[in-house]
Amino acid sequence: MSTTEKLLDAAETRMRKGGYNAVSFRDLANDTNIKSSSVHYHYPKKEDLGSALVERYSKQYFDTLAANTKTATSTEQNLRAFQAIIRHALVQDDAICLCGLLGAERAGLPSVVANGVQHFFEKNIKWLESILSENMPDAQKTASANTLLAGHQGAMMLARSTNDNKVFDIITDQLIAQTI
Amino acid sequence: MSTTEKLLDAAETRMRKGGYNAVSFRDLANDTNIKSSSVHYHYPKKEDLGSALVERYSKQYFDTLAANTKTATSTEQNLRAFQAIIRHALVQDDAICLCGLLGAERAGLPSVVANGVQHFFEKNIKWLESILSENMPDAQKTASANTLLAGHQGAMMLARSTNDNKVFDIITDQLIAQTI
DNA sequence: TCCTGTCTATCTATTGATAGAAAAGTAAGC
DNA sequence: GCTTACTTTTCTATCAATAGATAGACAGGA
Repeated sequence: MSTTEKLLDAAETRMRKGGYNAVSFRDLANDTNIKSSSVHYHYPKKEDLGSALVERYSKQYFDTLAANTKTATSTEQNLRAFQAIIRHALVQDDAICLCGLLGAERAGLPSVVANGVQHFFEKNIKWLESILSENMPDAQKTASANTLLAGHQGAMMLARSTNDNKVFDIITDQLIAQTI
Repeated sequence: MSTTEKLLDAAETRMRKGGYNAVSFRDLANDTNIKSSSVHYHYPKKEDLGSALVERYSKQYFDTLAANTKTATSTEQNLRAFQAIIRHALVQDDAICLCGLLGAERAGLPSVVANGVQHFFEKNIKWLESILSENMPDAQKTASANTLLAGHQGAMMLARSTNDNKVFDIITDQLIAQTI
């Protein structure tokens, strides 16, 4: 694995736990067994690192979404794939969505990072609108897409806050049932 | 206004923008025109400050909720008050919920602060369950309460992330319509 | 006289960041 | 195969700024 990938892995793990300011160059250097000055070689400024991380996260997320909905033929199948991907990120990594956390911290982020987060959410909305029933009026599509996205992100936050992943399933099952 | 109140005000403003690590003793000292050592006099450790802030925030939140639902006679009236309080926090303060942000950062917080956040959300769930229709089965109450809370918190995050408060109204209107 | 609150002064640790040397790898020419 | 030249990567060493935190002096009111 390349050094940049190792750095992004370490940064993602740390950032998804404590946020943007919980990641330092020295932490990443220790995690990857190099010196902090070498981290700066790959990512001169912290916002370069943050921006690259959001880009990679977003790409992986939508690649997985595309792969896991390749054979989906209904809104419900698409939504179940959406739910499962987010659930996996919560349970497997024991952390919330990178962009969910950075979105909450938005006002304290470098603008290049904040823009990446905004783009991630806009793509999410577009995808959700695209898989909702064609019978649904556009305004209703927008509302449902936003509700599903906010609900899934909020569900992750709530599950971690109360230390109970069951609430994620309860919430997202209900959201999907209310949509289809 | 007392110094501790001024300090908590300054801390709340900063923390609700950038998170726990975006607040420093020197920032608060400058905001309140005292020295950082004097801040330590009132809150010896940062976790004391964080904990006191979450306590005050939670108290104000539930006090307002109680006051604004005093004459409410239906689930819808209660939910509209709930929605309005959160909306006010988003629009007026141009920031998301303190506990929503700290909940996202939970893994990086001192445990005393994380516990305060958890308690805040548990109280929210209990209140929401208490105002839902008595005809509703308990399991359904729990699901709806969690969905409403996660949805409102996620809606704040999404509104700030996309720089568009309209999505808050769209999401929360839909959530309430789906519940009553 | 005591208590509350603020001050000056200072400490250690950590932060993001940089300059420049050294090493490791790559490719071309002989 | 060996040497030279160049590029990429990592290193040592260091910087100024900021972090949370503490000791002890000083001021003012009860």
